Amino acid sequence: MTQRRTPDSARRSLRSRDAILAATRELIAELGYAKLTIEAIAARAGVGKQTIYRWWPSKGAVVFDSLLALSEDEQGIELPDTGDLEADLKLVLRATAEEFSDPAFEAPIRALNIELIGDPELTAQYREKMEAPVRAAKLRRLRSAQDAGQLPADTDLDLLLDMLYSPFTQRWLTRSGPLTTDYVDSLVERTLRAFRP
Amino acid sequence: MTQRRTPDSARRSLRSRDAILAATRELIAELGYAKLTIEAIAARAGVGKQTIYRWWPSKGAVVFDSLLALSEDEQGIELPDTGDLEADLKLVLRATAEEFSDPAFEAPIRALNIELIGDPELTAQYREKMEAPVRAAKLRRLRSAQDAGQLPADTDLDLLLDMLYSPFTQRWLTRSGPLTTDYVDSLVERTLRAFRP
DNA sequence: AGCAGACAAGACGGCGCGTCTCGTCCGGGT
DNA sequence: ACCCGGACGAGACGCGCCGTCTTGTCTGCT
Repeated sequence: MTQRRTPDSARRSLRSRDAILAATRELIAELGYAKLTIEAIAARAGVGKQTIYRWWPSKGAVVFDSLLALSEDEQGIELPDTGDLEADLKLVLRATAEEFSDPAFEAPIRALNIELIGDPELTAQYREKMEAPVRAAKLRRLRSAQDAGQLPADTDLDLLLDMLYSPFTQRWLTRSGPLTTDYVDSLVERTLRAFRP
Repeated sequence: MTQRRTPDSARRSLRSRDAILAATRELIAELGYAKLTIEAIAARAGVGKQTIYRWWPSKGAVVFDSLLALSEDEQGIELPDTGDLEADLKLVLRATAEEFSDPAFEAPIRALNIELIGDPELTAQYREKMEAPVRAAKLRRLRSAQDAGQLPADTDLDLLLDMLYSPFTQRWLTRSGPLTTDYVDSLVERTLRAFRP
């Protein structure tokens, strides 16, 4: 019963890996997620299909890694901390809104979300590798606000982040309206008011 | 240039239509959305594939109609109005949480959401035919609260609904945690606090 | 130097796609 | 009552992609 799985990662070709992830990103941007195929990725990357199937269990995993590779250099994220929580959060959400309105980001992020809705295992990886560092930075900023007395010490920070970011994300995903400055400002104001001491 | 499109809907077979929508619902529940195929729907419904392609432009449209057919009998929705907005909203969200934890609802609703993320046109139909009546009922309840002085007259009710339901929906879609009674209660309390006069 | 195995290329059978071609049946118009 | 157009069930068809397998080459540990 010698499993021929778990290939020897020490001999993995980094050149192929990078070419595959880059080709995946290009093709998502060009064709959209629905028309993305493994064969097209292999052809674009100049790689045998087997090399993809050897290292990734599903198309979703390739898409995930291709986006993960982009965010890997963003280490040590930190939110602004001027002492004014409301102003800082507005700044962050405005910047995020700008990012989300970039058409080049739209297709990949939608692709990722489609994949995550249908795949709990991939969601767990997403949470650990992509969301966790950002969430930790947000929590640090909120704890700093607690120390400054701008938020009660017993505030449920997870709920606060849910209430702050879910309407934002949901609005973008479902295209229920534009992420205007007014919208994110109102969101920040109302959310903080819900938790203000 | 005689377009052979727009078939004569007067001669459409209702028996076939109903069989197709029922088969679609069954197969989503059995196989999940990812493994749903038009051929399987046609076979299960005892119908030619052409009959599906004649009346629906995409698989997403079939899925959409199959779920729409379920909600069509729910006419004249009304939220409870005991005079206590907070209690009424908790009641509604607890009930909705219960619905969403029914495994039989999970697969179809995820299928619908995946379809909506990738298809703006379908999203518009969703908003008009499925979301609008429910949203109108929620707005009626909130206006009643305004009349009772429980909410300021100038409250942005759309934002309030966003802040109330987005964290709920997002938590379920991304499986970031269970929709417990405590969670929805906190959500209602905090949201109302953000808008309380 | 030798060898295991990762590699590029592509052949292969299978499946679902969307279109089409049958022959049947049904329903509205005359 | 009778047509006749068109919707119907059934399924054949070519196509594209799937995921696996084969071949011969190259590469990096031991």
